[in-house]
Amino acid sequence: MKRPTIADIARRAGVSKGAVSYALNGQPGVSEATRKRILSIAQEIGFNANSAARALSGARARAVGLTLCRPARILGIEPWFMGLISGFEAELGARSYALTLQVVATPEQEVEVYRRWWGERRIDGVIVTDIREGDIRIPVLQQLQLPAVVIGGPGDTGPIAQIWSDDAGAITEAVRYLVALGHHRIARVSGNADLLHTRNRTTAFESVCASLGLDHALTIPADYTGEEGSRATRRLLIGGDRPTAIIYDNDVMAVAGLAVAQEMGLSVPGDLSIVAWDDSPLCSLVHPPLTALSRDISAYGAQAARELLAAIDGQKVGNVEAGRVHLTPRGSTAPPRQDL
Amino acid sequence: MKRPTIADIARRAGVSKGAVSYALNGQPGVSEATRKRILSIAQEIGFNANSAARALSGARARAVGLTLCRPARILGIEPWFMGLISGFEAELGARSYALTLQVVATPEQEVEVYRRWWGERRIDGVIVTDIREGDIRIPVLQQLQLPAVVIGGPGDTGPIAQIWSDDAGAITEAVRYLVALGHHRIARVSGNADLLHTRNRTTAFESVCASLGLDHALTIPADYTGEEGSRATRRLLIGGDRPTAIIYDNDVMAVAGLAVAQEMGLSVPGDLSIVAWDDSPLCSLVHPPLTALSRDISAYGAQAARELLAAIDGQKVGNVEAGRVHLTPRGSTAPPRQDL
DNA sequence: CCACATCACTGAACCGGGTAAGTTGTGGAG
DNA sequence: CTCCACAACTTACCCGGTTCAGTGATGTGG
Repeated sequence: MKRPTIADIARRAGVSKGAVSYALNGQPGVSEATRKRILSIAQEIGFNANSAARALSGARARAVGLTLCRPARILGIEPWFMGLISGFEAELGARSYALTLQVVATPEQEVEVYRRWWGERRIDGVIVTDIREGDIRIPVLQQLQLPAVVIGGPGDTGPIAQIWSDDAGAITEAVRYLVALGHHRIARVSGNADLLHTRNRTTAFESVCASLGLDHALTIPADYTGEEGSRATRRLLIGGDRPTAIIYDNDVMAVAGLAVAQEMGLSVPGDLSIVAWDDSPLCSLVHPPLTALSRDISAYGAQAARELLAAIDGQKVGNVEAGRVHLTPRGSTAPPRQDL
Repeated sequence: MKRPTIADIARRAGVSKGAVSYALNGQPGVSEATRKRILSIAQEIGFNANSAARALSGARARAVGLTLCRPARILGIEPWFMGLISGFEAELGARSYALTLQVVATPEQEVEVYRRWWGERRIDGVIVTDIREGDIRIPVLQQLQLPAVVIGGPGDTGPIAQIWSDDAGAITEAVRYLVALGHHRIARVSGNADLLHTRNRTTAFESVCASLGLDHALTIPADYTGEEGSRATRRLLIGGDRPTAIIYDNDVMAVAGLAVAQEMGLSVPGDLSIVAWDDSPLCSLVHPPLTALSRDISAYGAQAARELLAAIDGQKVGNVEAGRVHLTPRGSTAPPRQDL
């Protein structure tokens, strides 16, 4: 069953290939009557333009790329990426762009994938996540002149578009809230320390704690996995001067922390308050449900996709702040018990 | 910065385009010396064959498609899909096939996407998940002659390759284990009732319970989300003759069930044993860690990708059983208390 | 009534690889 | 010395859209 081409349409309509191309693309150069006839034939025989042929002449692949550089076991459980992907899709689907995905192990591999994709003209642009201080991908993207949008930051990405959320404001809000509840000893379990947004959060956390006169502003570095989250929590809760509240950099570590508290016989929120970053269904799933810093991840992804499509279209795009992060109080935070 | 083509290589090597093509593809027709020279020039200028041009002549897009038909909020939290995707990647990456993704809302939209992708020659085959009884996608795939692999089942997919895991055996093992611990009242909270593997599991569950003389083999239908998991669990635990053990069709609902038990003041595993399906990090994250029916999802995905690539290569592929599912006992299962 | 613009289209080149068919040049057999 | 086989190429066309430079027909203003 051969798939139909514009030549087939041209033959049936009794016109040339060129006329069919004009008609299908809404270009001037054909009469309304002919255009209608061509469109109805295309409809009838189920015509879809060969994307390869189109890309070959038009130089647009109508696809964007995304690499995921996290171990499989954390990718699976982190709602973040899938939320982001759904957001992309909403925009890309509407413009019938495809999303091409690749899971990689290292930033070096990501660079390789970018080079290959771009060299193959497989994609028109990429969405870059998990950026680091002095990320090796940035200069490569610039050198290749590959349209891109960086998610995360804010940080220095040169001329490359960037979209970020106000993590500093969010963590400030969370700390203020805990202090208002009466907490003095607040700790934080962070994600990978080399990621830019982790650094931004750490800096902001330390500065707000200092400004509020809290001297126990300890950040324990972890890596977003449940195991590390448990380990860090145990370390915090074993100590003599243990915190009465912990802020986690993602929901997975927060859930792990809750389990550790339960396992150690501490009640949440009685003995320990917990705040999760990135509100996902996971936070409402456990008992007690977790207070979280919420943002609309899907909308974040959609906005990133829009920026990227604009960049591909050659429009000037810059540094955009995504929708606000806000605190969603649930059952895992309360005033600390008096004797603590 | 124009991206290099074989014509550039040909010019620099002083040969024709044809010779370059033969050299790069390992075809006979060029001397070893020339081949080496051409390859080193290609290396030097960072040549990557334009995938569009290649697809246009060779008729292979070197990409496969995957549609995800679940609401975004469940996609994010379900480790299953990401596990599967990582598995695909392992195989696809090695053969430098790309994975193209689309999130859709309905099976009808999935069909549309298949038609478009195939019409556009954007992909060489698709991986089909979440099949239903009398799935509308199967006849369309056959009609389009689009190479495909169906994940899930076993069921009737006609000539289309299928890969499935022995869900019936797994649930039998879980029930036998619970009975051996002393449980008599075992319930199950299932995923979407219209999915084929849900039906297979339900049938197997009922049959093993009947054969072991358990008369309380109740399956409550849910939809894999935490909310439905909680709802179903509450319904089960409110009743007078409440079960002493519940088997959940996924990990998310199992975690939600655990939270409901805690919220109702029941101890797990003392008052209630819990078994989750699909062991993911989530199961080890909570307290107590959940006994689960484990399978290597990544390996499952990798095998599916291999089958699909074989089907694309025109090889005959059939009905394959994936690696075994096995029970991983953890802290959420124990003998029921004597008075229950 | 003619010059000129406009419309609706045709024909052909082009994108960048793949590949069948044709063309050299070389060496060995007869 | 000639003929032939074969390696090592070159040439030319194919894939299926896009696009630009024509072309003939029609309309229009002076």
